[in-house]
Amino acid sequence: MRTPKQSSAIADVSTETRIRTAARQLFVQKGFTATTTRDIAAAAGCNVALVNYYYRSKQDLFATVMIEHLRAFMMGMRDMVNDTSTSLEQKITSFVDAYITMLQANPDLLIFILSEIRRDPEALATQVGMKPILFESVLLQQLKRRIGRRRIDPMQYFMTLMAMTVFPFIAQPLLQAASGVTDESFHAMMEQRRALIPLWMTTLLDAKG
Amino acid sequence: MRTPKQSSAIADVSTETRIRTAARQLFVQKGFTATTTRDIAAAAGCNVALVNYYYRSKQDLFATVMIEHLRAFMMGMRDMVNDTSTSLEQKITSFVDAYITMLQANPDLLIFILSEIRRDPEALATQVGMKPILFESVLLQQLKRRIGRRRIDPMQYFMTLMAMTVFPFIAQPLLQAASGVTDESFHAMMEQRRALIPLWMTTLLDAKG
DNA sequence: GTCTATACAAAGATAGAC
DNA sequence: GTCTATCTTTGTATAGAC
Repeated sequence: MRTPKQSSAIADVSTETRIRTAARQLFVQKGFTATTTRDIAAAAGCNVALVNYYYRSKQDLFATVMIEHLRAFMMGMRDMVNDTSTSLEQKITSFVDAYITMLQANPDLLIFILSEIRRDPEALATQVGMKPILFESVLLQQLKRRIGRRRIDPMQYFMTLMAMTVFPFIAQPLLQAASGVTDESFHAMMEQRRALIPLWMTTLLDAKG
Repeated sequence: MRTPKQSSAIADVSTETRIRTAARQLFVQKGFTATTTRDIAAAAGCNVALVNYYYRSKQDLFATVMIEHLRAFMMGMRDMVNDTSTSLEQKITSFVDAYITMLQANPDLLIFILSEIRRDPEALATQVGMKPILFESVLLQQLKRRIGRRRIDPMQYFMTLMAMTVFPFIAQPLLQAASGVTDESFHAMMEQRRALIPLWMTTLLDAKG
C-alpha cells in the first residue's frame, strides 16, 4: 500500500518543483554547506539521485534557487531607478528606503547571499540582470549629469551609496557584541539612517571630488 | 635513502608550524572549501592524520590561522588609533590605508569574519579585542571633539567610514561578475579610494548632520 | 610525544534497470 | 521519470610503531 509518487508533504506538484521548493527552504534556513542533497531529497520526498537528475549538481540547484530570490527584488529596483518622473534625490531616498526595509525584514538573507555568493557570482549576476540596473539606469544618467565636469567617479559614488545602506546590516552582530547595542537601538539607528544617507550623499554631490 | 622527517619544502621547523604555514597559504589561495586536509598535509609534508592530531578539525585549524591574522592586524590598529601625536585626518587616512592593504592581500579573511560573526560574534569580538579599539580610542575622542555641538552621531559617522572602506571588498565578486571589471581595475579603484574616502569623510565632518 | 597506516562515515555524483 | 546500487572524495578517528 504505497504511492509510487509524491510521498512528501508537498503534493500535487512535479518532483522538479518540489525539489526546488525544499531546496529554497533549506538553503535559506541552514546555508549551502550545511544543507545536503539527502536533506533536500528527503524534504522533497524523493530519491537522492533525482536531485542530480533535474539539477546537474547541488551547485546548480543552489544557483537556480538564489536567482529566483534576487530577481524578484531586483525587478522592483529596475522600475524605480528608471523612473524618468523622479529626481536624483528622490531616487536616492527610494533606493535607501527599499534596501533598508528589505534588509530589516530579512536580516539573515543578506549575509547568507554575500557569504555564499563567492561560489558562483557569474551565474547570479548575469541571470538576475544586474548589469542594466547598475550600468544603464536613468539614475546613473541623472548622476552623471549632476556631477558634470567635476572629477567624481559615478562608480565610486554608487559604491558609497550601497556601502552606507547595506554595510550596517553586515556589521550589526559584531557591533552588538562589542558594544552591547540592543536590537531596538540598532533598528532606531537604521531608521535615522534613512534620512542621513540621502543628506550625506547630497552633501558629497555638491562638494568637490 | 629517505629522511623520516621534513620531506616538505618547508624545513627546519616543527610539523605543527609547517601545517599552520601550509594551511594559511592554501586557505588564502583557494579558500576554505576548496582546500582539503589532504592538500594541507601534502604541502606540509606530513600525513593526513597529523593535521587532525595537532588541530582538532579543519574548522579549528582555519579559525586558528585566521584569528592569528586578525589579531595581528588589530594590534597594529590599536596603536594607530591611540596615537596622540597624529591628527584626526591622519588617523582616518591611516585607517583606510591599513584596511585596504590588508583586504587586498587576504580576500578570504573577510568572508571568514562574516561567517564567524554570524556563528559567535561574542567570541570573535572578545578574542580579537575589538571593544577598546572601537569604543575607547583616541580617534573617537578626537572625532567627538571635532564634531562639537553639531548633531552628527559619532557612531553613524564611524559606521560610514567602515562601510566605505570595507564594503567594496564584499561587493567585489558581484561587481566583477555584473560589469566585467577586471581584477586590475578593481585594484585601481581601491587605490583611488585610499584618497577618496578621507576626502569625503572630511567633507561630511565639515557639513551639517 | 610524533608519526604512519588504515579505517570509517558522510556526501556529491553517476550508471543502469525498470 | 524514478529508483537502487555504487563510486569517489573528503573530513575525521583509531591503532600502533618509534
